[in-house]
Amino acid sequence: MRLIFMGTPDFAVETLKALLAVGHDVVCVYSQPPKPKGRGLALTPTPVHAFAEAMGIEVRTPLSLKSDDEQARFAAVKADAAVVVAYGLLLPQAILDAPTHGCFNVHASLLPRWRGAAPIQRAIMAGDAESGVTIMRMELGLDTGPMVKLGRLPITAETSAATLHDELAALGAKLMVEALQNPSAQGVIQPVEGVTYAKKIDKAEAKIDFSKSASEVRNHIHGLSPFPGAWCMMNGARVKILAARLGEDAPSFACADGPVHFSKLQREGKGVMDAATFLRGFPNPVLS
RNA sequence: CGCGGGAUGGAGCAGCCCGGUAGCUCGUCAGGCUCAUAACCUGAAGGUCGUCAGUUCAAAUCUGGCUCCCGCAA
Repeated sequence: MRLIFMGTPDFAVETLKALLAVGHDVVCVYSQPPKPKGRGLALTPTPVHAFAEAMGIEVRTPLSLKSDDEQARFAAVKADAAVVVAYGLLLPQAILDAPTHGCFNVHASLLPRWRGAAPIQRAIMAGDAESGVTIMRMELGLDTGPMVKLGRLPITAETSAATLHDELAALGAKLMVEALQNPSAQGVIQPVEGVTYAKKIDKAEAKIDFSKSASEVRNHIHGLSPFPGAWCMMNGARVKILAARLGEDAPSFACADGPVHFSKLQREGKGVMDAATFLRGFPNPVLS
């Protein structure tokens, strides 16, 4: 099919790759404009932008799709369908209606739970036992469209945002390819029960709160691992915690209902280390 | 030029401010002890101190350039 792809982060790249791999004609790619990023504030194109460019696909980075001009440019592609994965812009009705079969979206949760910006992290932080991917037809509302495909994945005591992200990205890509085999499917309306919203992750909430229970602290750490990374102060140094489990192996720290063990740590300026390695150069860590 | 930390035997660190014999914890190897051990004891191997240049009688340590890694911020 003749497709428009719209996406921004790494998560979306997997789906774009899969579409190309099965031979779809991705005519052009929409992504967020490059922004100053990282040390030195260098202007950096988004992962989708960089990948599409490397594949020789036209990339468009409008700030908004509200103008008639942008909508006309979009319609002029005469696409059979548009595939949208974590694009970062709301799509006006004129855009949604332009492709013959409409717009399809990959969302990294079992809708209607965790609509919104950070479904992967929120699911882990909330202690959900299961996560998944939903393919839906897009509507004006935020992640409200009828569901075409669903894939489930368990969340375990070891699941981190990084591992779940990678698994869901792969699953989403696979399901989107399947969904496009039947582009006229209307899908199932989302239930009205069980709607929750996954608020964007705020840096301020990354600091570990030891007044919570050990499992809540563990979930908090895993949900934010590796980005932005849960952290706390130890002996006056900021230490990022990438993985944890319940128990009192060193180093461990008291939470409301028992100890939590930190198994992957990173001090400011240093690399990521396992607990034993960390303790060699940083003995007797005390919260401060 | 956004702010900042770091590069020292295989790993993690100290030493650097106040230049002058390379240290700690762990790992490795050999031996000992032990019913046994990731425990304990003894010994050994292993480092041009990221790189290039400068200052100096002498540089891991002072000065400047370069490369790479990371934290913050966005």
